Amino acid sequence: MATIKEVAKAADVSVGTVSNVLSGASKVSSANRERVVKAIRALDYYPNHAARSLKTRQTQLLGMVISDITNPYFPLVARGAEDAALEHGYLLIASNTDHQVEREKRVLTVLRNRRVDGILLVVAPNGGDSSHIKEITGSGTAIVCLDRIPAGLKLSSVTVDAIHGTEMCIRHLISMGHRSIAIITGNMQLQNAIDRLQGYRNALREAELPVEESLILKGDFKFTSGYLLTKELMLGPKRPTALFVSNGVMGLGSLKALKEMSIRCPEDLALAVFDELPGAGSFSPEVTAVVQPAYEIGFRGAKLLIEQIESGRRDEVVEIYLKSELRIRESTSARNLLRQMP
Amino acid sequence: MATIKEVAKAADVSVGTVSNVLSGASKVSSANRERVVKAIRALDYYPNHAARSLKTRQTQLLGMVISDITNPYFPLVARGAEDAALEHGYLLIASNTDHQVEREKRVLTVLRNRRVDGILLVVAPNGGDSSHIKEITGSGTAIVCLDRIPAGLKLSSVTVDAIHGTEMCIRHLISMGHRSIAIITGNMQLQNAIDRLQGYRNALREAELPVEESLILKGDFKFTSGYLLTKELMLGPKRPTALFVSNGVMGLGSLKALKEMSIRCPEDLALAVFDELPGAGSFSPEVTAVVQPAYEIGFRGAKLLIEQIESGRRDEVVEIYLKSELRIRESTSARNLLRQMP
DNA sequence: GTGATAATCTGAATCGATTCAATCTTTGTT
DNA sequence: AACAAAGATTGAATCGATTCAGATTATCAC
Repeated sequence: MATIKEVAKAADVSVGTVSNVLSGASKVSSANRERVVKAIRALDYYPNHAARSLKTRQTQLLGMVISDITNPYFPLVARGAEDAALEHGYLLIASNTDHQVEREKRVLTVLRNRRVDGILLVVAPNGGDSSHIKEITGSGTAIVCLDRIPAGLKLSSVTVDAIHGTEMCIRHLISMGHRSIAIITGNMQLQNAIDRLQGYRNALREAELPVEESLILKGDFKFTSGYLLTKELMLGPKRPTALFVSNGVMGLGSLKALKEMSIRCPEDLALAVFDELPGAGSFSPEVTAVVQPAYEIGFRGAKLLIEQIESGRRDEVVEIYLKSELRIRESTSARNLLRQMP
Repeated sequence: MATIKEVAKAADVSVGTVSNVLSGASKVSSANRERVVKAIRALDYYPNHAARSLKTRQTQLLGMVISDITNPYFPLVARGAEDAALEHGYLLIASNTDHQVEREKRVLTVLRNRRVDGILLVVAPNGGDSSHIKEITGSGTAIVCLDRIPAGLKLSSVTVDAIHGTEMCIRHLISMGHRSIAIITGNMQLQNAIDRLQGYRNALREAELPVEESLILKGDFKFTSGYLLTKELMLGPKRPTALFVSNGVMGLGSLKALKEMSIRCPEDLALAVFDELPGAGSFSPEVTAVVQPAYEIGFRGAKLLIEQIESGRRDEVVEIYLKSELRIRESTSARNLLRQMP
């Protein structure tokens, strides 16, 4: 593959001139420019990115660290981030942590060693110790957190107002006549899980309904916990009339459990979840959901990250809050109120 | 950040020696090795990847070109590929083409310019002109195709035996008593769409059933075509008793259409799809599916790609065929046979 | 102790871009 | 026509690794 020297020779100019037409800083005469362009085309020349990175200390690479692309919430986030990255000439490297800090550490180290210009990070639960993340920022790599912020660190972030979103949803359940509403929470080490529970509490308190601890089930954002906790709940002594599940995959677990127990939704139990479910609208029941603007989270996150990189303000803290939207569907429809009223 | 020179100075050895302990080729005395390791740790040194790439002409980067990560089939493929890549010290860059050749060209060019060592490619429909792909392989970048092979090119690939998978599924429908079975195909420029239709034809012929052209609807693998064609089909003069849909997202479209038209599944129409649907098992109806080993496609694909890169046999053609699996569920259950028999 | 041989170690050259001080051209003014 | 100022061009130095021919050191037999 041709090098810049060969191009320079072919166009009978210096490498400096070739570099100048490449970079667009246009202090090149049109005559020379033309000959260089022609030579580039003739030799099918493309600048070697490694050489460029070496000199400029920029890789035009972004890392994206998420828990699992297989969780239907993330593909949209990833897509948004990719689109924004590509628009600005960056490439995106995605890595999964499976919610494990150890994997997160490894992945962050790899990304740092590759000298990525910035990292989009969805933190894993880490028991309050975010030191490995701090280390990364310390080494000069820009970071923007998505969806959740790590305990004890001030970092730029794009998050959703989960408290408000959940409040809206619980209020809706209350307005439909429900008085006994359960919640399956996420991993309580994560800010977004805390927020969702907070929203739940707020809405109940606001309606002067008691918050019963037995209706608060601690999940971990994974399918199995949604499945098991729903069974536990519905086999327990106090069956609620409505259930709020703190994320999508646990919501799928809940539905599966209900199905197996032949508990009809919404007739026997109203269900609402945080996150849009995949295939919502195609299956039954259609599930009421607090929908995050997932694509936008990724897109804005990547954009913010790139801004911080290119402006050099790597450690300015910008926090972007996006709104979630309540989509009311048949899983919380009036069909089950008949049963509530004797 | 520290450089190899600084490490060498700190350990009082030459850069060559540092490089040798880094690369592990162990012709370094244990005394020196120890001092180097100590210096590396003390200086928090990590080799600069750009410099290394420049010299070795290897980036340890893999590209992955898919249509859309938002299509629920791809996250698993991506995850498999990522896992395999990471295992071998490679990083994965994913890019979406949205089924458009133009985007595919752009993305491939970017990846090539970055000198990625290899590319996992799910080709976009291209009207038979695969010259831009040929160009990439010509420039020395290894390519492994996933899921489908481009027209007129011999490339390494990991694909699923779609003909056989579809045959199994149609046979199953026939065995359930169906005699009028429709199909919504994918984009017929793509090999996998052709194969699925072929499987359909084979199974009907084998059972000596007529292949009615009016029951073959040409879709494009996208949600909307599944939705619209299902409506068209069910409003048409000849309603089939069963429908086979050639991929998952179109399947979701079909379900939505059926829902809107209050056509019950399976009572009024049996439905089977190629690809697992997201949330299968949690919703109703549970849909019979020809399930591809998506994770394995990605994993094996990346592994094969890396093998080809590292063995230097970039243009040896290896074709891996994986099997798909038929999961029979309620959407094709006997419940609807009652209506067929007068 | 000597010489031969094997095992280590060294450091200049290299990869292919960008940068910028120095040089050369062009343009404009009088 | 002469000169200054502005504009364009050049090319050596640089980024930070790897490589490998040659220098140095260690080992061993006798």
